[in-house]
Amino acid sequence: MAPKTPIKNEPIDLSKQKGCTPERNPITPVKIIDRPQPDPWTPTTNLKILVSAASPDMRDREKKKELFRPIENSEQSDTPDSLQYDIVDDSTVDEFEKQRPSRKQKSLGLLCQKFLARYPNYPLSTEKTTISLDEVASILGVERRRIYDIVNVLESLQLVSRVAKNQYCWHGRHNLSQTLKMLQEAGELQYGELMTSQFKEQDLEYKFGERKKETIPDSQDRPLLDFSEPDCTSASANSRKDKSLRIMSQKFVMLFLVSKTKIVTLDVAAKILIEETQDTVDHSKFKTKVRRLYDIANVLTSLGLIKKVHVTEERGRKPAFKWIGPVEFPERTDELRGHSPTSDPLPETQRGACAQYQTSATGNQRFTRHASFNSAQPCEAARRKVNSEPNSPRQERQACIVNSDENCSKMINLAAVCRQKIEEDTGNKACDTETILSSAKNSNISLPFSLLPVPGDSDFCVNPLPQAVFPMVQADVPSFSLPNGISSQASHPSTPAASKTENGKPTLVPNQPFLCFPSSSLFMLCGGLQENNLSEPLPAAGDLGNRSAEAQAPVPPTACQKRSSHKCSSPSAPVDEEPAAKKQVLEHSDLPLSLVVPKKPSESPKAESSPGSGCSAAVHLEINRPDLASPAAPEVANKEPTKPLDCQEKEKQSQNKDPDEPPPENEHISKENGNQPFQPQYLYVQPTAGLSSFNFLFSANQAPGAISLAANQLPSLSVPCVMVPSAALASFPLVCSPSFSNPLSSVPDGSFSAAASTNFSVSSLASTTPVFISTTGVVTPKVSPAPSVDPQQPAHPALHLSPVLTRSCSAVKLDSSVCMGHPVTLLKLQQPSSAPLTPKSIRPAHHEAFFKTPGSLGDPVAWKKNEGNQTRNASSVQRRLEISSTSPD
DNA sequence: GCTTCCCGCCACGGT
DNA sequence: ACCGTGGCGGGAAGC
Repeated sequence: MAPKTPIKNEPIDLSKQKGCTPERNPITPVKIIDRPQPDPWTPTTNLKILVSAASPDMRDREKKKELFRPIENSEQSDTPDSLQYDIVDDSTVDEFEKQRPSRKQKSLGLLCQKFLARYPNYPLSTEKTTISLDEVASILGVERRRIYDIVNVLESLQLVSRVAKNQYCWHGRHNLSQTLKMLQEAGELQYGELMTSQFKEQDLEYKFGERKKETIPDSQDRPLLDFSEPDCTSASANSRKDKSLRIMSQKFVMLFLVSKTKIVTLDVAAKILIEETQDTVDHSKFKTKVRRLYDIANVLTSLGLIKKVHVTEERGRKPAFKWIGPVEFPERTDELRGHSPTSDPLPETQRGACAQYQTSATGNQRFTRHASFNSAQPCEAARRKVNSEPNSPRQERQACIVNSDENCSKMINLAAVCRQKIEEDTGNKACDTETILSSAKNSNISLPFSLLPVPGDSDFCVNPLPQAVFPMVQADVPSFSLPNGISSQASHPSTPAASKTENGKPTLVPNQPFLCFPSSSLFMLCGGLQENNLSEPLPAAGDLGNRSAEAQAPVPPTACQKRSSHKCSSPSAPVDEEPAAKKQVLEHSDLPLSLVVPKKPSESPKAESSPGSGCSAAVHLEINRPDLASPAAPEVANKEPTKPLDCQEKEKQSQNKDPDEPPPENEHISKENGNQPFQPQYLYVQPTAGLSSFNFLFSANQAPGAISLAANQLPSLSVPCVMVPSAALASFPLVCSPSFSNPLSSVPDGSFSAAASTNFSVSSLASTTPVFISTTGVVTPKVSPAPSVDPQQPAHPALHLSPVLTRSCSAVKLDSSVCMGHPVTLLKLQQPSSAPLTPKSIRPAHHEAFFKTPGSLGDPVAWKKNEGNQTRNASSVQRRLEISSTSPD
């Protein structure tokens, strides 16, 4: 994977990087593409030697060049000129000077993106990627010191762990949600109280300080979560007193996680984080802290967890960051599954959800923090264990934990949360360009994904089906209520053995937002996941269980999680430890509290009511930017659901109308952002008498890309619809789709149409098997809800529709070994984002995915592979996008 | 003029 | 003494 350092003096080969964009480098004479890296030299050596040898000048250039390369790859056209620097070599320094990377180009955020781009978001558990700091530093053309900054932050989130001197192990995002969850819990303990009450910033500031002292006694110095490797002897080393950056990073993240508004200003954060918070914060100290926070924020931004915003207060505009990562972490949902095998969870859930969905979710209990949390070790250990022992039982364990009640409550909560979120989002959307709406529409295709720049874009993710699906069903709908077994099974194809527990329960699809419409017979199924959103949603295989219930997905921003699907085996296992914990997360949605209280009313979620004004005032989001790919989108999706469909539609339309995006632009964006994940949404129509067994799904919204495409296409008839056995639906999360297709975008992808149609395979599944019939291939590109089936699962193959729906995922079966021994279905997301707009890209893949039936899935692998490529590309695209989007910030 | 944050000095701790 | 780490803050780019 690692790109090798280009040979010095060699004309720079822009293309080298994966994402190479040929267009960009006109000059490079060198063979563009994958040149096999010049091997002999390790990247490091090259650089080192050259650099050291070179005159300062040269050195400088070299560095710059290095920097650029990655950038180029990642960025699209951002730096139009950058290309030229190639020339520089031979020609003139001047040129180089011109080209000389600006400060921005050398920013830590960008560097981090480059760094992340080198590794898959969701590496297969089997592959252990080790990171050599020296090598990376040389490759990226920066000093090692900078790499430390990045790595420390990544380490705080467990994306990497230190293995040895100069060596880190890349874990990817498999554990991210777990980590965040833990941080959230820890944060709640520490800061939670604060959050409960509303404070003004000032208050918060104080309180935080005080609180902190109280609550955080021990943890101060120690990382909240100590992910350091226990096994490694290095424990001591790890313990190195400080690592303040790591600690700070964790605390910083915690603040977001406990914040109602998910917005934290640097000032407040700095104050809070300042070590014991002296009352009198030393100014210089404060200043230093803020600097550090910028460093951390840059990395987190690169990870797609936060984005920069501004909070306007009386005093003025203050820099702040908004959490755009996953908010809800699926808790061991598996538990849910495990419960009442006999009873039908769904119905209850539905009802509960429906009923409560208006009420705030209160069901959750606060969990107690795990002891392990602080110590972290357990987690780490667990994680490791998992890695080493794929088959570990942990899942089972988790499964037990949750009660059905909990499940119900969770679901309810989720529903409530979603609703709230939606509302909030709605309010915000006006402000936020990011809002899902737009994305949903398609108009902004590009928008969403930016969030998650999944830098490393995983090649593909494996998703354990079980997790994926979270059926929120309405009570009303009969069709949904499936026998538990069925539903559950469907959802959990992947984990046969352990799955038992899992099977029982409905799973949530993290990615998808679910909404229930109270009464209607119509349901929206949303599939989109944004990649932006955090990858974390993905439940690692191990995580599966945990997550399911909580399903972050539904939750707000993250609702659309990106590749949630992936998961695989991973290490997430450690998470298990906290089975019980439920998150308060849900609660968050309810209250608008924010650490930082934006003065502006609008900002608060409440603002929702007044969409336009609110947002703008308080938070200055980069609203208009089409490109923003902010993660927000997902949220948006959620919000709408609450409203009646029509309303939603209207909203959407209105949103959509946000006309800012001219199609062309979009395209442009899309290109960059291509990946934008859209959430595919489908309208579910209750079966009428005759067809009781089948459900029809109509795609509610178009692929984002669609819009752009629309022109070409005829709106046509092509109504994509899918007929599915009700049972099959059970496995899907119901979404209330926030986004309705708006007329505009709605044109189902005409372009697509041709193909789609046919592709359904009725698979072997026979009656149970869900059949998708599409008149047109509409599904949004990403969306395709492909039912993934676990081939292996003997018993209920049909059911395995899985959650995949959200994206067009291809289902691939992984080796059990990989996935903790359970058969796992790999879902590969098509990169929604990647595909974006261009019709061409979109089509096929999605199409395919969409229609896949379990039976068809048969050759998932192949499929996966194909997609894999796409994915990669997409990822790169995303990165680019992100970069572009974020950088400007 | 303020915000953002790059850069690299330098110290700490281990070997 | 050397090296890996990483705290820290000067000062400049960017706005």
